[in-house]
Amino acid sequence: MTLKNQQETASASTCPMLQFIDLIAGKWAIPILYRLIVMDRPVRFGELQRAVGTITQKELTRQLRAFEQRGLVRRTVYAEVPPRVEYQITALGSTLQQPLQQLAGWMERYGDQLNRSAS
Amino acid sequence: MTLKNQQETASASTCPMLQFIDLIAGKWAIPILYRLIVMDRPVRFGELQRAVGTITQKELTRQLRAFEQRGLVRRTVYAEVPPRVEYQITALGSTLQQPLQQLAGWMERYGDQLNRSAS
DNA sequence: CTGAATCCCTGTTGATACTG
DNA sequence: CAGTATCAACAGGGATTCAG
Repeated sequence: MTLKNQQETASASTCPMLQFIDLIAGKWAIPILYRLIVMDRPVRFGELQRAVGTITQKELTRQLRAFEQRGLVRRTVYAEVPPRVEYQITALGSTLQQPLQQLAGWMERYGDQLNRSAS
Repeated sequence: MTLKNQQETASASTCPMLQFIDLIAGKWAIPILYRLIVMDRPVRFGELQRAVGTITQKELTRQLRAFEQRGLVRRTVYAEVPPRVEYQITALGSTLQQPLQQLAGWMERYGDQLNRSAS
């Protein structure tokens, strides 16, 4: 399916794009997935938090749980002291690498042309 | 730049992905741009609202103004009665077609594998 | 001490009007 | 028709508290 040739035919609810939105909408979904894909190994909560940047614990927890439920991230809890929880991108989650890379590529090529006055 | 070979080196603030987030974060940015790219002609406010789906007037107005400021959308006001305002994707905005199509493509290929229990 | 849940606050987004 | 105003709901940040 191409973007053209859809015109008025495709209603909003049938558009796959809108399914995608629920996944990546929000401030932190993409950065988290991005880091997990790049790291590509089990990562502890604290390490991931530092890697992502300034995200709060609450928000990171919420997002990771959402990804886990959707099968994009695997969560492993170790019954240790101190407690250790590791997160790793799944095979399904890794397939997001290409699309996300395209987004980053667009920003590199055209980001300079964006008027930033609005920010 | 590839996603690999960055590892821990790229801080969150230097990542072009995070610049992109400000553009497309939120529930409606991508659907709106998507429709404008698909239509690829001047579109009236009401028509665009119907095309996007269930978006409210307030939100559509806000997003369109933001896109206009960034140079992704051109807004033309006609001093008529009834008032007519037309929106059209710019050349810069159209360059988003490929990345957005990638996102739609991913959803088509892998969307079925997502656990939807969370929604 | 790490991961996470809870309370409180703020800014954004949604719903439903109403105005030019 | 296009946009605004008002109010309600939610997302997200900061700090604190809790469990293991």
